[in-house]
Amino acid sequence: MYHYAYPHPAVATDIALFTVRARQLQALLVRRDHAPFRGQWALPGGFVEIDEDLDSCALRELEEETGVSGIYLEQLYTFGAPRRDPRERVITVAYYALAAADHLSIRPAGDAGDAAWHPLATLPRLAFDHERIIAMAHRRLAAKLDYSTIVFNLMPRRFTLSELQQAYEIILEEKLDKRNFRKRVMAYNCMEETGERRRNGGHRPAMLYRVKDPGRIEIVK
Amino acid sequence: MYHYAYPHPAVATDIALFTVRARQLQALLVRRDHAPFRGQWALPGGFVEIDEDLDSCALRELEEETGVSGIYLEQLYTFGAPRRDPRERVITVAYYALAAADHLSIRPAGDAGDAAWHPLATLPRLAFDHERIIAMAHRRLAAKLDYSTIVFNLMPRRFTLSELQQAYEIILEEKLDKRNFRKRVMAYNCMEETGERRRNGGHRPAMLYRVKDPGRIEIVK
DNA sequence: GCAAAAGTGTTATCCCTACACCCATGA
DNA sequence: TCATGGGTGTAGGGATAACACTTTTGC
Repeated sequence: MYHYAYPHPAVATDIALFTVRARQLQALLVRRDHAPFRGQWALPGGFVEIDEDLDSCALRELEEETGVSGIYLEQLYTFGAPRRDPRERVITVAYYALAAADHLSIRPAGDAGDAAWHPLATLPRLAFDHERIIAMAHRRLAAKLDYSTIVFNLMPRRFTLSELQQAYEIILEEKLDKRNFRKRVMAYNCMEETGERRRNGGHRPAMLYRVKDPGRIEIVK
Repeated sequence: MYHYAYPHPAVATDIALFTVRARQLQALLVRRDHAPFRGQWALPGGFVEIDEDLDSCALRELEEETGVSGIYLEQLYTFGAPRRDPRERVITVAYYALAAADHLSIRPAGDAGDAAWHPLATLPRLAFDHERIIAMAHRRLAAKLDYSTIVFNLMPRRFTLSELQQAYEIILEEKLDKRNFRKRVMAYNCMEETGERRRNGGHRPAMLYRVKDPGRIEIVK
C-alpha cells in the first residue's frame, strides 16, 4: 500500500496510433478485458509507472498491448475531467502516433485481449472519452500536414507519389490536384527516387521514392 | 491518509501568464516560500484537487497566488520527467495565459509570498523546469499570432494600432511594416474605431480601437 | 518650425490554382 | 487496342512584400 497526505489521481497515457490502410485512415484499438467498459474497444494505454517518463510510458504501453514499436509519437493533450473514469480519478496524457501499415505486426498481449485496426469512419463505441481523443488527434494530424513533413511517418520505406497523395487526401478528406501536389512535395526536397518502379496492374509502373533522411523529418514549411 | 495499491504521482498545473508591459513580453512569477527552491521565482501553480478539472485548477491557482482572474487560458503541454520535483513524482499540466497589463491588480497571496512581472529577456533562475515551460509557451504564442486573433487577449479595452503592432513585434522579435500590418489586422474585421483619440506627446493623436466581440476571439485565418 | 509618431496607396513579385494530354503497361 | 493509372508545364489571379510622404500635435 502506498499512502499520501492528500488524495492523488492516477495518471495514464493513451495513444491514438494512425495508419493509412485500404484507402482509409485507421486507428489501432484494443478490446478491453477488464472492467470498466469490459469488452469494448479502447485506445491502447495504461498507467504511468512511478519512475517512468510520459513518452516512455506511451511507447511501453503501445508495445505491450499491441507489439508496435519504432514509430513517430507526439504528445497531444491531457484529459482530466473528474469523472472520465468511473473507478477513480484518472488523468490521461494523450498521444498520437503514426506508422506505416506495411509489416507492422500487431501482437495482442498484456491487458488487451485483442488489437485491431479500425477505420475512423466506422469506429465502434469506445470506452471512456476516447472518441474525443481520436477526433482531436485527427484534427491535429490534418493541421500538421499543411506545415510539416509529418506525413512521411505514415509511409513505408518505398512509396509512390500517388500513394503519398492518397495519404494526404484521406487525412484531409479532400481531393488534391496531382500536378500541384507533386510540385509541392518535390519542393520539400526530402525524397529521392529509388530508381525502381512498381508494376501494379494494367498501366504504366510508378517510380518508387524514399525519404532522404528519415530522422530529419518534421521540417516546417 | 489516502492509500492506493500502486504508487500515484502528484498532478499539478503551472501557468505561464504573459503580458506586454514597458515594450517587453513579461511573465508573472511568484516567489516560493516553501522548499524546494524556497526563495526562488517560479510559475504560479499548484496541485490538482481530486474533484477538480484541470482548467479549473489552473484558474484557481492563478487567482489564489496572484489575484488574477478573467483571462485567456489554454493548455500547453504536460511535463512529467521523473525527477523534475525533488519531493515526489509530480506531473504538471502546463498552461499559458494572456492578459492586458492595465489594471490587472496583482495580489500576492496563498503559497506565494510575492508575485511580480518579469521580462522574458531577463528572467531570474527559475524553480523546477519552469524555464522550459516559459520557452515553449512563448514559441506557441508566437506561432498562434500568425493564424489566429489571439493577440487581442493581450490588449486593453481600448488600444491604438501602434500598440497592437508593438505587441506583435515584441512577441515575434521582428519589425513589421506599418502599412502592411494595418491592412492585415483590418482585414480580420474584428476591431472598430471608438471615435476617441489618444494624445500622447508631441505628435498627432492616435485613434483608439476596441475589439468588436471579445468573446468571438480566436478565429483562424 | 521642428521633432515625433499617426496615418495612408500603389506597384512588383511570388505563390497558388486551374487545367489537358501523352506514356507505359496488362489484359 | 483499350482501359488504367503514371507522369508532365503553363498561364492567370490573388495575396504578400516593398516602399515614402503628408498630417497633427507638443515643445
